[in-house]
Amino acid sequence: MTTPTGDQALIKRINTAIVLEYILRGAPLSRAQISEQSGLNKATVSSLVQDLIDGSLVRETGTGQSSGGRKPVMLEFIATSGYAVGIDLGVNYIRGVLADLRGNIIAERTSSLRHPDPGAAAEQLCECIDSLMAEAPASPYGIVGIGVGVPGLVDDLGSILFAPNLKWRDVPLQQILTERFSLPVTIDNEANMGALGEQKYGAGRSISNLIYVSVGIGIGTGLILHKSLYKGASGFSGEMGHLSVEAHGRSCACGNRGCWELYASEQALLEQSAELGFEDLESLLVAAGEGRQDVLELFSGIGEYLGIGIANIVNVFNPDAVIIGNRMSQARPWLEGVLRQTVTQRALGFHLRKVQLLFAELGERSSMMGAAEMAIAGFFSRVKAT
Amino acid sequence: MTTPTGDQALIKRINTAIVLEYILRGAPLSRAQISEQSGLNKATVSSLVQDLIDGSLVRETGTGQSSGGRKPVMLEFIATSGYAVGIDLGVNYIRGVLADLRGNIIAERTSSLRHPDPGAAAEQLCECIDSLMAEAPASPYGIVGIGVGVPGLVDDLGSILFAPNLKWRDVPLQQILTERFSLPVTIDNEANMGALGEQKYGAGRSISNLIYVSVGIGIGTGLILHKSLYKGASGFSGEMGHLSVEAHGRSCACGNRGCWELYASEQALLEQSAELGFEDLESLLVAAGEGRQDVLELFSGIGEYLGIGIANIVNVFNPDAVIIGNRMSQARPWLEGVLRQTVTQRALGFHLRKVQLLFAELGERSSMMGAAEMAIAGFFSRVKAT
DNA sequence: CTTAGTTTGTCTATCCAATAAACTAAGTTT
DNA sequence: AAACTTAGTTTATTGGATAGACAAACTAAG
Repeated sequence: MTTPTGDQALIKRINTAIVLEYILRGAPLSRAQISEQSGLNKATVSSLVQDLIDGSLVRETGTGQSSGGRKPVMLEFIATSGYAVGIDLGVNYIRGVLADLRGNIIAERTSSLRHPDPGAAAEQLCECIDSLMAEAPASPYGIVGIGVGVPGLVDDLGSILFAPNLKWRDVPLQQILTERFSLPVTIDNEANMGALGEQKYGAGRSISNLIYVSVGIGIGTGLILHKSLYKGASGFSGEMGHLSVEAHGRSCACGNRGCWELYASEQALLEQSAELGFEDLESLLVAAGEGRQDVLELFSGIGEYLGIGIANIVNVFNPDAVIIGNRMSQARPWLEGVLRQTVTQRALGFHLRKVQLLFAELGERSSMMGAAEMAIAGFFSRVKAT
Repeated sequence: MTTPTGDQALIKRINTAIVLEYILRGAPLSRAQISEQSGLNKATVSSLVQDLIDGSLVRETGTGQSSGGRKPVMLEFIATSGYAVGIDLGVNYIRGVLADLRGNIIAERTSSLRHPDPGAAAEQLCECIDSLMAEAPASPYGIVGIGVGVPGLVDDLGSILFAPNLKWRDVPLQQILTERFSLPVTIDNEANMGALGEQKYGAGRSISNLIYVSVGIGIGTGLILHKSLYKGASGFSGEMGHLSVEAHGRSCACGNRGCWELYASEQALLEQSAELGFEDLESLLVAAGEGRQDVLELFSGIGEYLGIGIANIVNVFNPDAVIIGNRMSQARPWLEGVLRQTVTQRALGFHLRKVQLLFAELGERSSMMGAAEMAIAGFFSRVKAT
C-alpha cells in the first residue's frame, strides 16, 4: 500500500481548490481580494487564476469599482462549462434533472416507473438520462457525470444490495450505467443524496453536521458529519428507520421490534387512516387542509413519534440541524407544532441550544439535486487533481 | 478568515508524519523499506529521518539482516523521549497514569476522591499529577501534556459544563490545570477518552469506526468515526444513555422517557438488586460467580437491554466494532450470551456481517489511557508542525 | 580469492510551486 | 499636475522533492 505522499502537485491542488472555492462562494471578486482573504501571495493567485481561465472554469467579467486606485478585474465561475445529470429513482417514479456546475436546473423530467423489474427500470432510466443529456448545450466539459439516488442499500461499488420496496437484490446499477454512458457514475441511497442536496442547495446550506430524515413509505436518514457524508463500515449507515423506539413494540420485518418507521412513516399513517377511508397521503393532506379533526389527530400522532425519534437523534449526534424531508415534509403545517414540542421535551437541554429543526427546502427535489451534486463534486475533485 | 494554505512546509509536515507513522507502526525497519512502502524517494526519507533523529524521536538500532546486498540500518521510535500524564476522574476516585510516548505505563496512582467539592477535587487532582510527574525519568521533551477524562459534559475550552453525578457545574478545569502546570491540557468526557484508549491500546486497535459504550452508573458513549473522535455541534455528542428505548417508559431526570440507561446501567442493576439485599456491583459479581439464580437473571435482564441499545447503535452507525467498557464490562461472563443473542435478533442482517462485539481490553484503564493518548497525540501534532 | 551483481544510503543537479519585492498599469485625491 | 492608492505582473529567491549517479557494504557464483 502506498500512502498519498506530499509533493508540489499536492500543494498546487490544495491552493487551486482554495482559489476556486473563493470564486465559487464570493463571485464576483478580484484577484487582489482572493489574495487578501486567503492569505495566498498575489503572484500565486494570479498564476492559479490563469490556469483556471485556461481550463474554462473561470472568466473575467470586466472591471469593478475602484477603491482609490487601479480598478480590479472581476472574476466569476463559469457554471455552464459542464453539466451534471441527477436522478432520483423512486419506488414508482423516476425523477431526473440536468444541472449546470452551480446546480442551476436546466431541464427536468418526471415519469412514473412503467415496470418495477430491474431490467425494464434500468432501460427506462437510460432513456431518461439520454433525453436529459440531449438538452445540454455545447460546453467545454460536456456531461461531467451522473448521480443516482435509490431507495435501498448500496455498496461501495454502486451495486444495489437490497431495495425492499422495489424488491430488488444485487443489481449492479453503477456498472450498467458506466458501460452504457462511459461517464463517471455515482449511486447512493436516496437519504444520503437528499442530505447532500439540502446541505448544498437547500435548508442546510453550509451546515457542518446535519441529519436528514427522509420520511416516506419508510424512514431513511443521511448523515453529514464534519461536512462529509458518513457511511459506515460496509458503506451503508443511517438505517434509523429501524431504530427501536418501543423495545417491546410490534415486530418489524427487519427482525427488530418497535422500529421507528412502524410509528412515524407514511406507511404508518396510511395504516391508521385506512379505517377512515383514505388511501393516500395526498387525500389526507387535502382533508387536513379542510380541518377534519380525525385526520388532524392522525398527523399529530405521527408528529409526536417523529419527535421521539428526532429527540434520540439530537441526543446521539448533537447536530447543528435536523432536516425533515421527502413526502411527509408536505404535512409540515400539521406536524410542526407537536414535533417541536416533543423534541423540546425529550432532548437534552444542552443539545437543544444549538440544534435547528428544519424542513426540506427542495421538497421532492432534495434527492435528485443531491445526486447531481455528487456528480459535480466528483468532477471538481478530478479537475483539481490535474 | 484565512484558510490554511499549502506551501512547502506543509509538504514537509505531511511527509514527516508519514515517515514517523511507518516507524511507529513497523519498527524496526530501514530507510529503504520506508521509501519502498511509502512511495517517497530514498533521498527524501533519508533527509526526514535525519531530522527525526536530530529531534530525538528516532534512533538507529544497528544493522539488520541482509537480503543479498548491503545490510540495512534499522530505525526505531524513541518512546522514552517524552512522557504524558493521563487521568480518569471518576465520581468517587482519581486514577492516574504516567506513560511514555508509546503508551507504556511507567507509573500508576489510584486514590479515592476525598471530597466531591470542585476546589478540593482539583487540589487532589493536582497532587496526583505532581506525584506522577515526579516519576518521569529525565528526557528530551519531559512531560508533553496532561489529559483528563471526566464524567460529564465538556465544552471545547475544556470547561466542565455539567457533571450530574459529581454535582458540578461550569468548572473551568482546563484553565485551572494549564495555569498550574504550564503544560498543554486536554479535558474530555470519560466515554470519549475510553473510546480513544481502546482504539489505540485496547480491543479496537486501528479500527476506523467504533462505538465505545461506557456502562457505569449511567451510560455514555464515545464515537470514533473515520478514525477520529466525533463530537457534535457543541462539542458534546454521544449522550446515548438518553436514547429512548421505551417511548412511553419511565420518566428520566433528563426530561425524556424510557432512556436506555434507566434499563441497562449499573444504577438500573442496583435498583433491582436492592430487594435481594445487594448494595454494590462487586457483591453481585461474587454472587453470580457462585451461581445464584436470581442474580444471574438480573444480569441477563441487563444484558438484554444492553443488546437492545447496541442493536440500535449498530443500525444507526454500521460501525466496525462496538466495545463495551467501564465497570459493567466485568460482568461479561453473565452478559455476553444474552447480549449477542439480542443484538443478532434485532440488528439488520447487512450490518451484522461486519460488526464485531467486543469488551474493553483495558478494563478500568480505558479512559485513563485514552487521556494519556490525547496528550501524546497533541504532542505529535505539535512536533509535526515544526 | 576474485568478480559480478545486489541492496542500502548519500550526494548532486534539477525541477517546481510559493513568495517577497520590484515594477507596470491605471486609477483617485489634493 | 503631483502625490498617493490599488491591481496585477515580472523577476529573483527559497525550500522541498526527485531522479539518477555514486559509494559502501554485502552475497554468491566461479
